[in-house]
Formats: sequence, structure tokens, C-alpha cells
Amino acid sequence: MGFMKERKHLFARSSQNGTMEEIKNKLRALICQAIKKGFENGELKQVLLPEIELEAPKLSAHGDFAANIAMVLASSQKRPPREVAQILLNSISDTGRLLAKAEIAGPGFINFFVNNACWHAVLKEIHESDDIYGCSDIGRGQNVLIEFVSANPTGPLHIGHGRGAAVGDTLANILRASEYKVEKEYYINDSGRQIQTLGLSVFLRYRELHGADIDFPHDCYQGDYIREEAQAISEIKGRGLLDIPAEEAVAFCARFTASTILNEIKQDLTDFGVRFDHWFSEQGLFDAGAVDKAIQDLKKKRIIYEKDGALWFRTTDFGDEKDRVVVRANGITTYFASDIAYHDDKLRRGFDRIIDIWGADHHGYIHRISACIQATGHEKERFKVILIQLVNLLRGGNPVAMSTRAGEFVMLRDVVDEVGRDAARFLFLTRRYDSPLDFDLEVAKRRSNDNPVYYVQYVHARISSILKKACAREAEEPCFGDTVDLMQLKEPEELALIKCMSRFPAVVAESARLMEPHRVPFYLTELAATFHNYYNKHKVLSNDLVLTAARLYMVSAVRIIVRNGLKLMGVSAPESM
RNA sequence: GGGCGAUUAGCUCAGAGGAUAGAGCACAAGCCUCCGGAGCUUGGUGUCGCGGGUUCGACUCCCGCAUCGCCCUCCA
Repeated sequence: MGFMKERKHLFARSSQNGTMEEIKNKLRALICQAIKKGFENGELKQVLLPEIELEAPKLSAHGDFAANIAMVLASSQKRPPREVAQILLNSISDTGRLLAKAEIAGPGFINFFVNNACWHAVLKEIHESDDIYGCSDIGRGQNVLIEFVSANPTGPLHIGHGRGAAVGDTLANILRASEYKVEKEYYINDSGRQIQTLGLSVFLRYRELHGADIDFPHDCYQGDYIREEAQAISEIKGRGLLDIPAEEAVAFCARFTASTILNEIKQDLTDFGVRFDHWFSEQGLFDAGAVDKAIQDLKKKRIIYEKDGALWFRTTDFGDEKDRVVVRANGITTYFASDIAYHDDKLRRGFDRIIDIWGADHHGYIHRISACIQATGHEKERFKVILIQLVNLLRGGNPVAMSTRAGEFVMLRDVVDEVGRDAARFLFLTRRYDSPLDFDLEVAKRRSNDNPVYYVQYVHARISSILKKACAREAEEPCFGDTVDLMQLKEPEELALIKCMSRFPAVVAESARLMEPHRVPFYLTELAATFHNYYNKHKVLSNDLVLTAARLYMVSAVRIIVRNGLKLMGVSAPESM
């Protein structure tokens, strides 16, 4: 989906919200006229005009759109809903011949059945919009910064980071498609104690490598990669680090290793299809004096105070349960200190909204950051946190042991190597982010219905194959001009498919508004099912060339949506599988 | 003890004011003279955790309770 491309022809259209919205607006106008007519001829008591809601009913027997207006009006009219509905129905004048049928049903719904031609217009819209079908303007150009992954450069990315990466990247795509201006940022915790510990861990392994008898502390990093880093340093420096003061040696190991690991993280993310606009260094904040300045400013405001030799932030003023330490008694700043400066910096860069994506175990941090955002003079509404629940890695239903202590965690790279990037990205998005995710490696590799990624991609490959075959039949080169007779499309399965297609822009817009990327894969799975159902019942290619042209026009529209939807998710849309 | 999240079919999960609450898996039975069977069709199961409230109408919103998970460091 070409989110960043020129969108002139879309703006030129009467609506940016898709054909379905246009149909709804026309229906609203009809209803509105009917109500006013009722007011004028005295059949209805004059009341304030309520919002006219239209929904797409689940059951096709309930029409294409249902209005609850009669039930809403019933109480103020002091008449039964169905009676009100009847009055409205009598007053509706469908001059544009939009409706095939309208009827009263259930407790007082008015169900509208629109003409097939309305739905056929959806196909034209899809073809005209092509790779921007699904885009909307609901973001109105707002600037948004999404910070995600932001794993410490003390070890490789694990599978949990993968979920964060998939959600963050997809959310960014969805927002961009909805006319938000989005920048993606990775915050590098390249300062402080954990980097120090990293250096120490590597240095100890280095000494071990050179024959020293070491006692490897429990709180040092345990993974095998620490030994590999020590080996790498050894190859460059030989025994050189043994001859300089230990402090310098540790500092060297810290710098060297953090930078190596960060490069590996960048490579992993690149291979996972995630590209950041900014890599923001925590150390950079210290170097620029931003952390000190933030602390001094808040001291002046008496939001930061001294107690027991430490500096505390009065987060309780902002609803936190206790105050938090910013600078410890030993003079070392906590993460919180740089986070104050960091979030202040983000907002000063002029973003309307900043979004942080964190693991759910950090939820206790929300109050703190919200407090410092307010304390530094920003509105807390500009800040939003998305908490992502944990990933449980399984293999054939059995949990894969993941112990941080023993350094046995499953790396994102290994998972991607085993199941593929498409499957990994898709599966990470098949749960709401606030629901824990069981990620089963065997299921991820399986090519069946419990693995939705292939189910959806298969649609793309299948349609591609049909189009290829159609081109090969020289007599009927598919021409998608105005010559296509869309009235040919009247089978129930065809209309169901087109209606499903018409929902895509609303799905993307809703997904952007609620910041819920999972809506896209769920929709695509439904579209795929609707398509397969159609495909198994009707042949696209036949001797009826007029019908064939119309059907080709339709299925290639399906292909456009599948491609656009997968693109949002960073998943490929293969021509063949 | 406090905070956050969750609780929907046997399992994994969608649904966030509307009508008879859905999908996949699993189970059973069918569909290839056919454009890709990595597919389709047909079968049924739910006190939507419990109890109140709001309203024309609640799985959905509000309050209380129960259970589960995570968090409650001068940790990162």
C-alpha cells in the first residue's frame, strides 16, 4: 500500500472514506428527509434530530444496512418503535433509486436493501485507488512518534521483542495509511549499570579465556554470546586487556560489546522487515546535559526533592502510589532520570502524540512517565502506552524452556530462520496485544487452516494464477476499462464478496483509531474465507466472455485488497507458492 | 495489602450498545470430467466468571465480588 505516495486522485474523489460510507451517507439523507417530512405534516412530534446510525447487520436477511432510528425516537415520540418506523418508511422518497427494498423488522429496525449497482461501484473504487485502497484521512496529518522494541544492547532480541516489533511496525503502517505522519524510534539504553555489567561479564570471560580462574557472578549475563564477544575481543586485542587497569578493560569491553550487539539487533530487525527512522541514544542525553538540566528544572519546581541522600521525584502528586528515586544515594541516576529527559525531548520535537510500546510487565511505569510528562509541562493526553502481553513459545503444544537466568532464551533470529518472516509477523498479530500469545513453532510451519498466513497468501497466489491463465487465453486479454459489464455480477456469493471488500477501508481506519493492528489479519482471514467460498462455487474463467471479464475484474480487486492488507502487516503477497 | 490486565463453545481466540453471540482447531459426513485441494460444504455445543445498576435494548457501559496472570527495588 503506497501510504507515502501521492494521493491526489483520492482527494479528488467525493469521499475519502470509501464507497460504503457514500452509500451510508445517502441513506442517512433519505432518513433525514423522511423525519423532516414527518415533522412538517404533523405525523411526528418535533424533537431534536438524533444522530442517524446505520450498521451492517450480521445476517444478510436483515439487509445491507439497518437503522435503529425508530427505536431511538420511540420514547420522545411516545409511540411504539415499529409505528414510528412505519411512518418513516412511508415518508421515504427514494428519488435516486438507491433501494431495492426497505422493511421493518424485529423490535423496530428499518432494514435497507440497496441495489446491486451500489455494490458494483465498490469494485471501480478499488481499481481506481489500487495500492491506496484502504487509506483514509482520519489522522488529519497529525504527527506521531512510535517508540518500540528499545531492547537493551546487552543481548540479542528474543521472541517477545519480535511481537513488539511486529505490532509497532504494523501500527506505524496502519497509521501512515490513515494520514498520520509517523516516525519510528528505537531508544538505546547504552548507559548505566547494565552496560557496566555487560562489560564486566565479557571481561571476566575474556580473562577466563586467557587462563584465569574466575568466579562468574550470578548477576552477570550468562548467555553463550558473552563468550563469543570475549573471543572476538581476544582476536583483536590478544592478551592486551590484561595489562591495563581493570576499570579501563571493563569499559572497553562494554563499549565494544554494546556496539556489536546493537549492530546485530539492527540486522535482526532489518531481516524482520522493520526499519526505524531514529536510533536514539540514552548516552546522548547525558552527553548533551539533558538529564542534568531536567533534574535541575524539576528541583526548582520542587517536584524533585532530597531525602536520605537520594533525589526523589514527587510522582505521588500525579497519582502514583509512592515517590520514585531519580538519583540514588551513591550518585548514580536511575533509568527514570533519563526517561524524564527523553520523554520531554520527544514532546519538544513537536509530535502531537507519542506512543510507547512496552512489555506488559512494565505497566507500573505508566504512572511515572505520565507524571514526568505533566511535570515537564506537557498534556498527558499526548502520551499513550501500548502494553504487549507475553509470548509463550511452544513446540507441538509443549512449552519451550526459556530461562533468563541460564541464558536460555529463544532468539527472534532463530524463530524467523525456522518458521519464516511472513509466518512470524502474521502470527504475532493474530491476538489483541493485551492478550497473551501462544506461539507454537510447529503450527507456524504448518500449511493448513490453523496457520492463517498461508490461508491468506493462498488467495493472492490463486488469483494471480487465474489472471495469468486469463492472459494466456489470447482471445480474451482481460481489459478492465469501462467496458466491463458489472451487472453480470449477481450471484449471492459475488455480492457477499463485494460487500466484504467494501469494509476494508473502515477496518483500516478503525484499526488506526483504536491502534489495534490485529483487526487487519482478522479481516483478511475473513475475506479469504469469503473468496474461497465463492471460488469453489463459481468459475471465473468460462466461455461467456462478458461474464468472465466481470469476474476477472472482481477477483483482481480481491487481490488488490489482500496485497494491501499484507503490506500493512509487512507480509509478502506471493504470486505463487 | 495495592495496582494493571484478563475471564466468551471441549481447546485457541474474535466481537466493545442492537435482532438468533461468531471463526479456527478438534470430532463426523461429503465435494477433484473443475480456473492451484495450502481449498470448499454440511453437522452442535454456550447461565458470554458471579451479583447488582444504567436503557427501549448489555457479552459490550458503571459498581461490587470471585478466579487467574503480571507488577509493586535507592532493579533494569
